[in-house]
Formats: sequence, structure tokens, C-alpha cells
Amino acid sequence: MNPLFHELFQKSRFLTNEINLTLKKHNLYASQWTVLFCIQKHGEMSLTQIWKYLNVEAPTITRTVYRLVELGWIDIRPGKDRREKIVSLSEKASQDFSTIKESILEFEDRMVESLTKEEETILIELLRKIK
Amino acid sequence: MNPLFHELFQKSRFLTNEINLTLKKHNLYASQWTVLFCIQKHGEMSLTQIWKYLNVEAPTITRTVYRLVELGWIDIRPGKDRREKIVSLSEKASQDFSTIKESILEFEDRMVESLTKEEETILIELLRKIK
DNA sequence: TAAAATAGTTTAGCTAGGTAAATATATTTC
DNA sequence: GAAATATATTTACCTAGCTAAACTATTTTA
Repeated sequence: MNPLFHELFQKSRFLTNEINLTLKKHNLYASQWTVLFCIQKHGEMSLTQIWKYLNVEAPTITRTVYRLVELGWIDIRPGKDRREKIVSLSEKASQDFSTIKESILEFEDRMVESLTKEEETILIELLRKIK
Repeated sequence: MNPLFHELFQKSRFLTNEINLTLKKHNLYASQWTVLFCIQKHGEMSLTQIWKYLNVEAPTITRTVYRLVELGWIDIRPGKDRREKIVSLSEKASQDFSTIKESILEFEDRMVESLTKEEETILIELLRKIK
């Protein structure tokens, strides 16, 4: 396998594992946090808005969202258009949000501390060129 | 989320989806191919050798290997040390291998064609710095 | 050499991605 | 306005990663 792709996949797995470790104390998994973050950023959202924004398929979001409802992080209600479901952060999620975000920011900083700002920019640009 | 990690995860998913598409005509999935490739490269291997080399956990390899046995790509036999299982490519896999490898190489080339050789090298190096 | 520790593999069960197809509601078209 | 089409979500079922714990065979140690 092309060493570039190999390295990319390895790093992707490494980072999700590390994020999961960081989130463990908050009882969250990486993709659950991603969804919470997305909702916090946009306020109320329909499921379709979420999966289009995160660029994943609808069933993935259905599943994660309902798990988050179960865990008490999210409230869900029908929209004006009765096909759609609207989700928003629960009281609990709103309260804990900034603490969790803090953990994640610390983690992210730690992960890129061996890169200069310039290198980080170049890395992003080069990744964007793959398509 | 840090735009670097966002881009990295997006690209990782994008690439596995594209690889799966490429492998569809050979009735294989990305990780199945990764395991086949690994075995072809090293000849006979124990399960532990495979998961250590690919840097994933043992149960992941157990599952993929047995699926590959089921599908007729791999032969499996007990080792001298009776705890271990040794796997090797089946007749079918050996025959089809180079054709599939060809598809993958074409795919990989297509994916990096907008990068110069230098950029590819830099990209790998920068990815390696994340840890 | 019997007991304890280690190594290789598997099982069970979780998250997280995907596709294909079903269902329910809205919208468009004839 | 009824029929056809489109949109939002869900269901079922794959692959693919993970952890924790079990099981078996080997190696080490007291």
C-alpha cells in the first residue's frame, strides 16, 4: 500500500482512539462528541442538516442521535414539516459543554505540538489536494 | 474541531469509500485487501504477526481472516506451537492477486495525481509528526 | 514438577462507517 | 385533486475498529 495512505489511515485510527480516551471521563465517544459539537454550533438542527454538514450518511446520524437522546445529551422533537426531526442540546449537555470542549482543545493542542503553525497549514492544504 | 483533524478524518473516510468502490468488482473490502496484501508480502503468517504488523487489535484480525477463509481467499492451519494459526493465500487469491493489485495501484495514482512527488513526501513526513 | 505467568486466539458486545430498501409526509405535475 | 415524484427518516444488514474477559497451550518459576 502507498505509504501516504498507510500513514493517513494509521493516524486517523490513532487520533480517534486518543479522542475516545480523552472523552472517556465524560462518558462520550468521538462521533457522539462530533454531533454534540455540531448541534451546539448551529443551535437547533434537523437530522438531514447534521449528516449533510458532517458529510456522513443519514443512518449513521439517526443511530448516533438516538443514542445521545438515550444518554440524555440531546432533546428531539418533530419539526413543522412533519417528516423531519429537530434536535437540540439538553440542559445537561449545555452545562457540561464547555468543560468537555476544554478537554478536547487541550488534546488537540497536544497532538499538534510537534508541528509549527506553518506546517499545520501546509498539512491541511496538502490533505485537501487529495481527491 | 481543529480543521486539520477534520480534514484528516474526512479524507480517511473518503479514501476507504473509494477503495471499497474500486474493490467491488473483485468482491473485496478495503481491510480484507489489506490483510491479503500483508500475507502476500510476508508469505505464511500467524494471526499475531498480522495484527502486530497492521497495528490493529487481535479480534479485528480474527474476524477478517475467518471471513477471508469463508470467501476462499485464504487457507488456515495450526502452527507448530499449537496456540497459533498460520494463514497463507489460497490458489484463487494467488491467481487473482496481481490483477487486484493493478486496480489498487491505478486508484492510488489517481488519488495523488494532483500532488507532486515532493508534496507527497512532505505530506507523509508531516503526518508522521503527529503523535 | 506443580503452580503461576505469559502468549495466541476467540467470544461478546460496543461504536461507527457504509448500502439498499421501506415508510411517511410534502411537493409537483398532469 | 389524484397520481407521480421528491424528501426526511428509519430499518436491516454489512464491514471494521475497539475493550474486556475467556480459553488453551506454552514457558517460567518456586
